[in-house]
Amino acid sequence: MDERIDITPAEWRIMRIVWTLGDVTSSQIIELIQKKMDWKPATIKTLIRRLVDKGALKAEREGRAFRYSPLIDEQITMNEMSDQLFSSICQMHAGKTLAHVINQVNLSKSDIKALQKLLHERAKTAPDEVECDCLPKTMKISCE
Amino acid sequence: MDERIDITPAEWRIMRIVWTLGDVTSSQIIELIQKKMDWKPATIKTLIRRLVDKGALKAEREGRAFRYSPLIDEQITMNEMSDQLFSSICQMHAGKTLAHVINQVNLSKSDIKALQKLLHERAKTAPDEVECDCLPKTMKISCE
DNA sequence: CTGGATTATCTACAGGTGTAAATTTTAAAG
DNA sequence: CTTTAAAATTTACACCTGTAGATAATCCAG
Repeated sequence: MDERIDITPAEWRIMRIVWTLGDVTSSQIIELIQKKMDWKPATIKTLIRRLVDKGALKAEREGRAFRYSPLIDEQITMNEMSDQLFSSICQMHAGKTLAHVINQVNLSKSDIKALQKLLHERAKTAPDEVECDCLPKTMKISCE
Repeated sequence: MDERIDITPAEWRIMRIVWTLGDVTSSQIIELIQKKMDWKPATIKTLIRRLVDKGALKAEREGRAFRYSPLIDEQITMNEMSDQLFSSICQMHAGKTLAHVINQVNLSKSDIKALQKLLHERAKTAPDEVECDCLPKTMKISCE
């Protein structure tokens, strides 16, 4: 359907605020962002405009200002980002990388429970090993 | 120690080949890359040079050509990439995102076992829930 | 209605990235 | 040694990104 919207790191900052609040004006965004980032208002406006342009934000006029709200879903967008990452690395190393991530992020008890369930299910059909996919298939060799 | 080397998606393609083979000439890289990507030799040379410039590859003259090998570690680099991703998303959603990733990637039995062990350990001290960290702390609100 | 204040839009610009042609260097072959 | 094929280096260029000043539009207060 819609043409894969790419959110840059700086834009991501904006999106997080809009996703969290659901509905904001640029001055709110500016105020919140400036508590963490040393960005000038004009900078933030530019980012907002680019997000509107690329269809990530909806802008509805309200008085002299606009009210911005997300047009794309947060979880879906995050999933797409992570797909991009994991599809660009060697699949043989995905497991190790996931382990690293698990060590880094905060997880709640229920998050953990969900992941455990997934893995339990997955274990039933998992292969003994995953091959390196960094070279063209005609010359796949053992990697590392 | 070393100043955080950033590898772009196109460069990543090159790195995977060098990591896998350990030691290659540009013509080998060109040949392998061209089986998957429609890139001109000059393009690939540019990417290689940029990687050498930024300290990701070592180049040792050998006859009229160079022999390239990695100066940075694959797993470490992948870890850094994923840290970048997960530190830019809302930590409250990290668990869901991880679940998505687990569903997408190939995992071997031993990968799964390792992840299960990690999670098991983690469960002991995990909080009941993880808060949204998208807004400045002074005004943290429930997110979603 | 008129001037501020507020907000949005336009313009800018350097550095990064994908992509590659043109040119130079260099080793190997005759 | 000279030609030439292979490889490297230089130059190019458009688009993306981070960053922001300058300018214009608009609403509210007087």
